[in-house]
Amino acid sequence: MSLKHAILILLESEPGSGYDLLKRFKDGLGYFWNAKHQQVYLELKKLSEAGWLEFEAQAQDTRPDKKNYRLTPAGHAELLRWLGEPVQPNTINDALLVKLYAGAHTSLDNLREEMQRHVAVHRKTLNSLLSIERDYLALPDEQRKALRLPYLTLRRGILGEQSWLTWADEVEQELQHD
Amino acid sequence: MSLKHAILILLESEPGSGYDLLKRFKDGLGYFWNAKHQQVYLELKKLSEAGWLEFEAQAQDTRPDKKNYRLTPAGHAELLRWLGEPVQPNTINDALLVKLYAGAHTSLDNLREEMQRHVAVHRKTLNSLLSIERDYLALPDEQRKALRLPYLTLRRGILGEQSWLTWADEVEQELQHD
DNA sequence: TCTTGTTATGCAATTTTTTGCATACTAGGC
DNA sequence: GCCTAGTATGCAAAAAATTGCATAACAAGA
Repeated sequence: MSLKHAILILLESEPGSGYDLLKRFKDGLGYFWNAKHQQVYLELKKLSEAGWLEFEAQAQDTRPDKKNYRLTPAGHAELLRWLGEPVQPNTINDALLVKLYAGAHTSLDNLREEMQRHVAVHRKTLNSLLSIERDYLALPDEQRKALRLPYLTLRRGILGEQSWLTWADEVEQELQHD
Repeated sequence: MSLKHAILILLESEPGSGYDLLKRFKDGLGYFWNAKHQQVYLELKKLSEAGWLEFEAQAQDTRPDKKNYRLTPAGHAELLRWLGEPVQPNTINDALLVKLYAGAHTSLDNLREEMQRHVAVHRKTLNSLLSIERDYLALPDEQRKALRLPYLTLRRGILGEQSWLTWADEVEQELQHD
């Protein structure tokens, strides 16, 4: 799979521009999908050419034009088709672990600094996810119900980050001595 | 980063063939790096051409020839250079979460089946990691000490899988009703 | 005997992602 | 006045990863 269906789903739940999508990836969805702006814009173009998306250009006074994308019926059909297919489990390629694995060839200081950088990032992500969760939990019942599946993906992010930070504590302990 | 340095590190700790590397990725390291055989063989070729690896072909009677790779001094230097560089945090692209996020457009049965498939995979992975951990913990002190950094990466795998399964319970609960 | 799994490697084409470069205008802080 | 951050989009080239195809032989179980 690829960015394709992630985009279809985001635009299905709410139409928007490439820039909008990037913001959605950045604040809140980044724990399950990441993409650079170049890739998103290119993919939007391809999806339009394939007939799965359509857009209206919005002229703006002071800003560059904005292209507002939404699904076509064909795009919606493709989304449904994809949802019927099994998804293959995520593959993980984690460079930090590669570095730790080989850590015996470098200094403990180097490893500790590296870990600190990553801890800072993960803590920040966790805080932002927890703040989204608080907003969700404050919603009225009906809205909460409508969002319960996206909320489960948020839970994945939260549990994942907490688990990561627990692990980081173990690592810190171990890197104390020697 | 890429497969390059993962391969250098594995071969640094023990020389071997592409096939050997694939096995190492498969049983035990798969929780932090994944690669198909085509990619590994291609990368080995490139790394040899770059002068970071060298190999001896081992003729075998009944089997195809085996190429045994090991680091050259240049490869070792490159590894050290890379270890000094900061690693950027992992980006996650998780198709299962995309599907769940869009789950309102499909049936609960479909989602439950999908989850069950993934749960089975994660349970199996966890069991295999726990079994590696048992072996590690049974080692004499000295060997345990020598492997303490690789062991930390194993811990990441274990904590990560456990956290994943905890999340799966939450999801199962939620997918019970409606 | 037939099928499945394991050992062992590789090329070619395509898809996916990253990196580098490029434009252009606004608002706010120092 | 200058620097930074934000809004908004894109092309081109390179790197990384996947998919499809290909070979070749043995061992084990149904």
